[in-house]
Amino acid sequence: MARLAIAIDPKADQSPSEQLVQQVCFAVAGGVLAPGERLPPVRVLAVEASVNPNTVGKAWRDLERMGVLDSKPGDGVFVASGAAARAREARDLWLSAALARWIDDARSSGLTQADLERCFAQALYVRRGWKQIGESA
Amino acid sequence: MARLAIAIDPKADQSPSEQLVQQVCFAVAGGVLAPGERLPPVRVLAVEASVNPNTVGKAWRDLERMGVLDSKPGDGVFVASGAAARAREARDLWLSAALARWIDDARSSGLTQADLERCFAQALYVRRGWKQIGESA
Amino acid sequence: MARLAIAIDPKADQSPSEQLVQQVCFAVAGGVLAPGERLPPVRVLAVEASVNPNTVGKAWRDLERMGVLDSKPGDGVFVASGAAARAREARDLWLSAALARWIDDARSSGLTQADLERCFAQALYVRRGWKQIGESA
Amino acid sequence: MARLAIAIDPKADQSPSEQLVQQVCFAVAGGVLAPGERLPPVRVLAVEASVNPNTVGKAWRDLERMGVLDSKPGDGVFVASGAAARAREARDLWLSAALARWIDDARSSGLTQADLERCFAQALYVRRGWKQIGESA
DNA sequence: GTGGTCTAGACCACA
DNA sequence: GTGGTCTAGACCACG
Repeated sequence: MARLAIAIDPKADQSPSEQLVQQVCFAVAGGVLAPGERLPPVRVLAVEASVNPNTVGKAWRDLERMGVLDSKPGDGVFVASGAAARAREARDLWLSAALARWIDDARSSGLTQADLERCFAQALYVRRGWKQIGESA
Repeated sequence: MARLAIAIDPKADQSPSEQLVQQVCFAVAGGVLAPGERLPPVRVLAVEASVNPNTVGKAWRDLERMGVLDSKPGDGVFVASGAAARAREARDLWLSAALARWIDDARSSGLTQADLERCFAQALYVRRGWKQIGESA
Repeated sequence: MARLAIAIDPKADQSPSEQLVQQVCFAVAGGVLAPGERLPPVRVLAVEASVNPNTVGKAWRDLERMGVLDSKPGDGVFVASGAAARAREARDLWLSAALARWIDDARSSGLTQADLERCFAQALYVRRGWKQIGESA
Repeated sequence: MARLAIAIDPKADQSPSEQLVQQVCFAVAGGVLAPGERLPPVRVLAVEASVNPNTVGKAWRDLERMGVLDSKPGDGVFVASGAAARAREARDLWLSAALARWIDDARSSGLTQADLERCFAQALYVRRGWKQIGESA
């Protein structure tokens, strides 16, 4: 539906293929990609994301194992039926794990809960105005 | 002063040496490690963290470049003078970047600000009771 | 373009990796290595220089931090754009520092300016005939 | 005679003990230290140079092997008779080797003879006014 | 095939 | 004993 926007940072901690997996997963969880929808051809996505087609292929394979994508050889790759629920689950798991790690890291440096709340509020404030995306999970 | 506790997860996204850098940096930022303080010998820390001495050495080199550590060959490695401010700066940068990424990821999945606040509040609640650590930065 | 010739002396004062850094830096500064150009694979250069691949990798990392090289994992390592100016700067710094040290050493031994000039002229004379290299920086 | 001034850079390419050897050698070659003259006690020199006494001891040992110093156990360390000539020889060898290396490095970067002469002249100019040391070799 | 990182073990020079 | 560097060999993930 809405355009799938992929952005890969080749020198992030996460490997490119993992970034792809996560981004597609989040898109499906958020309804940006609906079940049954066809994904762009591997080669197209590869140039868009400045990534090797093999890397896209690997991500597709991983997502198929997760039950988020459904590859129909000779036809294309589609969002699997029932993918939304699975993707939401994976996304929520990922988000809480990441947040937990973040909090633990901050804690290890002696920051108080108030420090963290201030930090969070500021980060939200800086990114305010994006509410219009809608679709709560 | 306070005991330096290093824990390395060899299969995390961050590489072991990066984890070391971050943990020492956070410890210095939080005052757990004070400027002038001597760190445990490389080989000792290596066995404690179950990593190779070379890996510790690499982290130390990076931290020395950041101005957080000061290595005196044949003597030991020490927290650099003025390290606290630099470490706090690096830590705050790291924390806001990580949080920004987290928020952007959540946003890309269509979560609302309210969703995020709920998620954050719950994560804090689950980890409540740790504020006795004190020492705000 | 011109062939990159690396020669490492394992028992010089400079460590092998530092020699690598300097030689590549000088080659880029002199235009022997042009921005965008691909360097030989690490393992190839390692055997050419009779050095361990890790040692080459270390030098490459340092040069990347200097903005002279640009490493693209899985692809290769390239001379960074804008590397020429940075390399020239580093080279000139290195050359004047080395010459300053040399002069100060000679001075500490009571040599006169005339002595130094004689010494310099003779050294140039012994190495005369190499100006056909051309290409002033 | 003139005060022996020792300055050690712990992170130079040359190791501290080699720097000591060279500086004493140059001092003897320049007549700052005359044959028969007694050197300061090891511990004194060690604190002056911010170096471990062992390091000074090693340098003394090397200089004794070179015939520049003469250690009289229980009495002290003295400049050996005939040391001046030997020291001058070593110094001249060292100076020409260092200059040769410098020229070759510059050459590898495509600098012309004129470039080098300009660089040398400038370096001398910056350090002008030190001629009063006298004592040509 | 390519670079990146880690493990393992050795050697050096300083403290 | 202490850090620094190198050699050697393995594994990973991308191209």
